[in-house]
Amino acid sequence: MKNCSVLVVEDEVAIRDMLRMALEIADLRCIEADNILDAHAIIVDRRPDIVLLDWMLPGGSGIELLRRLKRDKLTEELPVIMLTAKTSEDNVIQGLEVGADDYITKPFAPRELIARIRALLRRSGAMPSSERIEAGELVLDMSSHRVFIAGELLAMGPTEFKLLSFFMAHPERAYTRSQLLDQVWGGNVYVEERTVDVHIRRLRKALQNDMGDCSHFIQTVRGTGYRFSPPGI
Amino acid sequence: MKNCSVLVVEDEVAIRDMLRMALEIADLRCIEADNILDAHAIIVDRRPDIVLLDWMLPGGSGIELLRRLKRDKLTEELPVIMLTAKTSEDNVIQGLEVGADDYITKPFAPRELIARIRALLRRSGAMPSSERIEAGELVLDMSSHRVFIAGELLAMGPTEFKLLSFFMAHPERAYTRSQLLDQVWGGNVYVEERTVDVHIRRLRKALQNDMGDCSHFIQTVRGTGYRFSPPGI
DNA sequence: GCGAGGCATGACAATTCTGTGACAAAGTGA
DNA sequence: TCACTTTGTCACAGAATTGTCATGCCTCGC
Repeated sequence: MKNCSVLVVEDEVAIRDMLRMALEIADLRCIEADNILDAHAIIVDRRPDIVLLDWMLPGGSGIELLRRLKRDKLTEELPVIMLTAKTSEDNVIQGLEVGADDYITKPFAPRELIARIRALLRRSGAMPSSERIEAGELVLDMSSHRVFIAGELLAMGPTEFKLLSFFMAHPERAYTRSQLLDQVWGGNVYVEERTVDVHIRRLRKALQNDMGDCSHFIQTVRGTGYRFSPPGI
Repeated sequence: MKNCSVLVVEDEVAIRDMLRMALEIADLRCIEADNILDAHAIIVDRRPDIVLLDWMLPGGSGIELLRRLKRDKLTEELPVIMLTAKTSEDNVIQGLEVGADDYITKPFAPRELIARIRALLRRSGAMPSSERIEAGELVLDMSSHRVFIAGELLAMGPTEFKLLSFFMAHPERAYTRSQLLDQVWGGNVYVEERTVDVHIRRLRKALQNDMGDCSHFIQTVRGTGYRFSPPGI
């Protein structure tokens, strides 16, 4: 896993020891605090990737810290897992409402905790870059249905977009015209195989602009069909 | 709460009934499926905001569905909560590893479930964390139900407002007419897809006044639908 | 070097898709 | 009830896309 840091806010030494060990095994960096003031300073200062927060702490509860983080608009980015002995349904709901992303009750299973940390890191880290395929200067964004070369938007028709999506999802592999018709046009249409050539031509033309030329990514395989082969592999 | 849709994948009718009621109270739209094939089709087609997934289902386990979603790169955006009677630590870990964001064991407390759904929607970005969304000169205020360009109030109908809210909460992403009908009109209405075009037209017209013109924020994605894309990204 | 087949290219008409104004039905509030 | 707003549908025009074809270039085998 990436170099992720976990802030553990917990005053019981035994639990901190246990967590430190579990996090080390999971290849996560552990930062520790035993009160909410230190915790707040660390969050502002060192920006951990995730926080494990006990409810009952000396000098102020974890819920207070959550409220303060929420007020400072820090929770939107920062995932928080409550890890506490307060097990009542009302407690759980309160914790989640105030801004926690998950709520685990003590005693807890270390491996499950790690799995939940990973799930949350995945969710919070995976958000910005979602369905993007990149090939050199060429970037295709499925969700927004757009293609860029070096950040500049390209214009192309729906069929060209579908064709390029298919190619970029299956690079370095030659496809016959018939296979492309199946995959891109859908199996139940009757069109000439030569039609593929024309759309390849249009796609190649679309892959050129002032910022660069990616038209050579699409290579002709004589006697067979075409292949998408970006440089640098 | 915003107009969020929850896909419930569960074969026990009693639990589905209970969930339907709980979701209705929480102001969440409920879509139901009792097998993984239907569930997959619904996810691809109607793009629910979150999925509640049982483990044991007729015709294939929930874990299989998760694996398939992961392979299709759909889980990165789609939050999934496992909701199952399989309570062992290994099950929990397996579920989370395969891509679930949370794991709740039956029997469960409905209010806690709702709180966890809300926490996850908040994290995944489906729910705007603030009551106020801004995009360039354009400002939408959820609580007062008003829209401004450069401080000047815009006039628009309820449907246009809902459409704009949805777009502003999900910028930079192309939606089909069918998805917009699901998300903005609500799943259970029958209206022509072209109706969306007309409301897009009305919304675009409403987004112009003396102070500025934001109508170009709404872009046509030919062959697909529309996308909200404010400048400056 | 020379055909023959395979591919690239530009043009074009048919088709499909979207923008737009109009209109009647349904809903709202006084 | 009446004026007014909102909503869904339709028809038409304009624009973009698509499939096909004719032509010319390129490559390969001989």
